[in-house]
Amino acid sequence: MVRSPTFSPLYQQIKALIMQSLGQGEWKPGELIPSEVELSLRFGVSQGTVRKAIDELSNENLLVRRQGKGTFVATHNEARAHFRFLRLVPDTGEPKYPESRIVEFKRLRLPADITRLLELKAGESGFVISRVLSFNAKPTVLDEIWLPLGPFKGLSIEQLNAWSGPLYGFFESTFDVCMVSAEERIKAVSADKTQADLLGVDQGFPLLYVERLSRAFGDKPVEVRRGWYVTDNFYYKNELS
Amino acid sequence: MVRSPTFSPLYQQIKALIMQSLGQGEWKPGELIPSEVELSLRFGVSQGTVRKAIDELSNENLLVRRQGKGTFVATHNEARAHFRFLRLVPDTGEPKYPESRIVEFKRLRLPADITRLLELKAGESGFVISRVLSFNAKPTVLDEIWLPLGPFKGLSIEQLNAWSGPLYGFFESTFDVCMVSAEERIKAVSADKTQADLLGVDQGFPLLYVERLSRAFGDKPVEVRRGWYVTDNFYYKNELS
DNA sequence: AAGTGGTCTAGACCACTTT
DNA sequence: AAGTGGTCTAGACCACTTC
Repeated sequence: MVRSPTFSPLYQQIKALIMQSLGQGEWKPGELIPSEVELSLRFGVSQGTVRKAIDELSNENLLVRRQGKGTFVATHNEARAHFRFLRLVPDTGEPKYPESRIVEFKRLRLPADITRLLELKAGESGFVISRVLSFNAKPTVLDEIWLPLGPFKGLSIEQLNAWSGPLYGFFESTFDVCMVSAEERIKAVSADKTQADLLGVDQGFPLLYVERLSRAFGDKPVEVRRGWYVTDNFYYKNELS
Repeated sequence: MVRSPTFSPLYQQIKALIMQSLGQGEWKPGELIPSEVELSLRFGVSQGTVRKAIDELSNENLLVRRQGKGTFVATHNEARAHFRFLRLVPDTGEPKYPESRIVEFKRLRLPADITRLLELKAGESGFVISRVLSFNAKPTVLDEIWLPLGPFKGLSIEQLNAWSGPLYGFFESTFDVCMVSAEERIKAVSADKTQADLLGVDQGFPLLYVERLSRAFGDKPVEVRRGWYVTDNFYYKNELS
């Protein structure tokens, strides 16, 4: 009922409040959030206004509505989320989740291009993970994953090896870092010697190069990922509208 | 007020009716459609129900709302639509619309893979257009555009050469074919001799290969496009959420 | 001033899930 | 039966555009 001094619509303010609660961990991934009626009482607005806020958060994949049950915080540890950030599809047959093999794990001072993307000060420390993803034992993706130290304090290679499933599910369960959106920049490149060896192709083989900047709640950038994809039997799928 | 026998929500039925009017050309791209109040009277439902139908169509980029003015049919002949289906962005600097040069135009019997994608009978006729897109006189994209004969009857190379701007705008103005969605399959490949010559790169140079199936109203497939992109100074941009 | 889309409310009823 | 999200309505007022 009360108009805020910012003049943004009420439902946007409610949306911001809900996002704040999500970011502060009041409701964790996979959990049930309060019902629309409860939230409308808590915020002192009508149910319809809460509804519109939740509608948008649901469209942005932050929340998931289930009729009769309630509204849940989205999680990467669910079958339905497994292909949200993995757009690689086999030319024939169904999408399948790959196996992961960690090639390298290091703590180090991050290079300048990474700190710039992650909005850190030059020279700050972090981690880099190299891994190979394989479909049916066929190496297909070489990933280089750059992380800032802060949110991932205590990350170890033992943890990584013990985890099977989406890395974003691991980040969410272990570090309360929930990936919410990402921007990808895609190019075609030639495989260098190292890449060719790890992926089992010839040097110079054309690879799909995918550079991703991922963001957590509050649009905070928390991961830079560089992927090299072998696309003779797979393709990157994108829907336009 | 009246429940249809299909049991789909009212606003979905209204949405379908509006899409039907769009598909039949009752309202053309760029035109103003009737106001929400008018539509609610016409369909015998409340304004809120019409509103929800238009909300979805607006999210799907079929309609554009403008406060105080009304709701308009989306068009490709507008600056805001120019980069909806062109995701190529320069590494540095602002997106810019390319110049197009037609390399080849032919009427022919379509190959089997094209007729299958376009859901035509084997051996049906159509057109193929080859063109090169250049940014600041630098050839960057080689496109091969396959069209069915039916919707594009009368298409000629003179028309194509006379048109500057997005091809989808031309299709919309000249043939009432409005592209509404598309699915892209992206790979990395090596340039063959022909492609290398047209794009001014060496044979074997890595190219981004983009195969697109575009659909008009009613999800009717009406174009297959194969593009080879030079990505040493450009990237394909994609947002995930 | 009149017309448009945008927001907000209150209340009714439906469909689904759980108890 | 009770609680949840999903749909639909009717009416009020706001913000923007045009006349």
